[in-house]
Amino acid sequence: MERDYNPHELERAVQQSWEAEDAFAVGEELDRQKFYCLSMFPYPSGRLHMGHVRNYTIGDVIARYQRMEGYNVLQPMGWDAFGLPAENAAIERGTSPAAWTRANIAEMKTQLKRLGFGYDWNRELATCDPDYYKWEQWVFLRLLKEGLAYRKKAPVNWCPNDQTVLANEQVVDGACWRCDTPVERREIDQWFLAITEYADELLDELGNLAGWPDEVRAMQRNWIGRSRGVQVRFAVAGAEQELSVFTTRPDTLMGVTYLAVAPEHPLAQASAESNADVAAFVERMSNRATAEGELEAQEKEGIRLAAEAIHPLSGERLPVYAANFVLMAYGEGAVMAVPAHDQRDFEFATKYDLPIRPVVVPEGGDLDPGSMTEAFTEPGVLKDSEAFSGLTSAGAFEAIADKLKALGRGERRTNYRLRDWGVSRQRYWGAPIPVIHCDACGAVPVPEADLPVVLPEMELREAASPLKQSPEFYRTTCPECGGAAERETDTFDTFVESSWYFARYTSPDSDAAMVDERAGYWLPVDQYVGGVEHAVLHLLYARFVNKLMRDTGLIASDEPFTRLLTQGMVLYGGAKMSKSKGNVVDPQEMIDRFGADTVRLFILFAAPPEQALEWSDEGVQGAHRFLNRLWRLTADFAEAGPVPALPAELAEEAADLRHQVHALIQRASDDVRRRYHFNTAVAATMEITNALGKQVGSDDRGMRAVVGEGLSAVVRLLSPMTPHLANALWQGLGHTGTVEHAAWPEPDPTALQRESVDLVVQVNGKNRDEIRVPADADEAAVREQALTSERVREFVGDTPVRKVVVVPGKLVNVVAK
RNA sequence: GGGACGGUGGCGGAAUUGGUAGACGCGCUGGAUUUAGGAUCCAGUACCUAUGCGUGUGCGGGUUCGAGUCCCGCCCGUCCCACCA
Repeated sequence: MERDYNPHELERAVQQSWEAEDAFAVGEELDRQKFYCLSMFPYPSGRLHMGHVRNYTIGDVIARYQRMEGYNVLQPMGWDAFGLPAENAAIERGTSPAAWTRANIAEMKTQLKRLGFGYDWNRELATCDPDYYKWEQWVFLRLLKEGLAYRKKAPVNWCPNDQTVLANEQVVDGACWRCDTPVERREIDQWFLAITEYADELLDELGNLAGWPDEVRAMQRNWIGRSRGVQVRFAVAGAEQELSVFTTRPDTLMGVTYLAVAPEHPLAQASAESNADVAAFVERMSNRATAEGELEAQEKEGIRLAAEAIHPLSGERLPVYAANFVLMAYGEGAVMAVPAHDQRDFEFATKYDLPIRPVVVPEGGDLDPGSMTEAFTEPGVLKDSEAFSGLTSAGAFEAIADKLKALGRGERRTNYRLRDWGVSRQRYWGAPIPVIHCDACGAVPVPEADLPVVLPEMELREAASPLKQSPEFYRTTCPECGGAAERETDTFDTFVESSWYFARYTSPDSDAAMVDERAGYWLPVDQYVGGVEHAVLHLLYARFVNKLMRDTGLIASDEPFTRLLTQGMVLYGGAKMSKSKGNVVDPQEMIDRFGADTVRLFILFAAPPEQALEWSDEGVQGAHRFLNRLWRLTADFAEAGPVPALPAELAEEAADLRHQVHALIQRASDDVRRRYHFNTAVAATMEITNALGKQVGSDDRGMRAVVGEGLSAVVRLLSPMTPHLANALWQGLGHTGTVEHAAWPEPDPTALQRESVDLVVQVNGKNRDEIRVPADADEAAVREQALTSERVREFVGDTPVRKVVVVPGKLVNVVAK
């Protein structure tokens, strides 16, 4: 082999051989265990950034490792190709989103190949391809039929900058998740997917996702926000309409002293028509800030409405307020206010001088409304609550719920924070929603035979969708009555495409169905890798669509991703890399300087995958130095001749080295296999290399055999991380076949055995000496030897020894005090 | 306000089940080699009032023969959610 490590030439050659052999193409082999390793596919924004490189390096290491363990490994790659940045770029450059996207895909694909990722490119897909989104349109038609997709006029989050609607999940702190523009509320006809139908399953199954980070499960649980309570209907004096509220605390019902509705609530709106003060309040509240922090700081504010509600049990007349702290979007948009037991109600009551009536008190205690400074929100025991007095909160919950039901004034109900998923986007660069609007027949599904509804390729001049000005696209005839009709010009939210791509990779060329029987072999994904920023968007939608596909009979698995690894951010100079901060490190520049292996190795070594990674120019140098050293060492070793076989007996020095090497192999394997702690696995390979380096010049046959064996192990341990270098060194060491087909190294149990071990000896918990004892020495012998140690006798002195603790293989603690 | 995760040398980080704190790397110091620089190699590198029964994992307590790790009470940081009834 060559004496000098020349990464660029080497990497090019190895990549060419992979390409020539189609080395990462896989098919279904029913007699082999499969492993499906998937990294979140990129949006083709132009060039790879360091976050991509980290994501895909982690995924590639896992895929290559599993392959060495003998699994039939699928690792595909594709493009999340629809989306707004393409439109913005197209407007700026006077081109079409399609052309811009295709150019970016070509560029980024070259970069991915340059990094040496082992993808099965035969399965590549782009979501903007009609062969892909055809099936999304198809499944949408199925959902329409089942009532799981529906259209309704709804108040929506509207981003004035992007000129489109946003799903709830896409509003961050009251602003657009993409461009940070504050969102406005609008009433628009929208298509929805009934994700709330699956809320319980999505929530309950989080408990089974043992391979997911707790963090992500907690976020999804939080987002779905299930709460059990009672819907209570209050009669309104002199009106037929009832006032419906949702409460999780029916036990506090007898403490209700007023009701409050959202400013957008019909009752408030109706009142505004006849009362100028209410109208002014409602108007002012419609512009209220929705950003976080402001909301918290916002003082409780309200206005009394003319209506009076009637307490369902006591018959008492209760004032009704429109109040800023009540949200129209949650529950019924109205609350029963119990100032004694809810902090918001308490603050409002204090401000407007409304009565505070404690009905749930601490066991054995009491509450004085006159001196309360905050609400008592704990469960307790009921008082002043007619027949319910004396019950516990839990008991009263049931008793009062039963009573309300008997009176026809309420039912138990489960409420969710999760809302149905609005998927209509008023933009061009997306998959057309396959619906035709007919004046006579209404919204009519496009017949299956007419799919796909192809998005025409167009140039863009302004933010508005050109589809709406394109009669060639929207003019059509009604599939039902044959009359003139218009196509839906809205497109799907791009999160729809990314909700099922993992399944399409299994059957990328299927033109008869969304997926075929091959999905049964590969799904679910065994390991998914991506950024934590998708914890509630993509990962929740994908779980939902997976269940839709299951219930359509397309796939069998309940969940799409068995294990999930969320990698940390890449920082530079202590901050997240971003163009605005000017602290971006371009991966391409790093590859050009050091080669792909060095970049991959540094990323893996600098931090465990789920933690933030601080980019360090010196650290990259260090990684490069290590690869250089390993290369030279292997070249020196190989130059001296072939590797001799291990003799039956090794001299002590060689045996010690072999022991050390095998112990490190064991550690590195455990780090990769069980813990995905690639940073410590790399550290172990460095330790092995350092140890071998001292003996590389030895001409002792036994020592040479140990060094040769050790180098072969290091090369295989490193091969998922630095595959090009490993490929060359493997050949340099004289192995036949490529390292990609080699087996993962296993420690030799006989090498791990020792005749004697060194134990630390402590006196009163402080290290005082070290003794060497036979590995099979019993406790009494170890104890004896420790007590006769001179250092121990010195520290113990005349103090009687109270106890001797022996931890086999580790230490002895002599307790004398 | 609720939740999750974290706080260890000059820096990134290691310590997996309560058992030698600081692996590995960076940086730094000294030396070798070199015309020089760089590269490479060797040695050292937690701290200190250092001839030590010394101190040390954010702070204060506790359990234990033994605590970075477990328990109680605080402080600080990052992320997520948030007038959710």
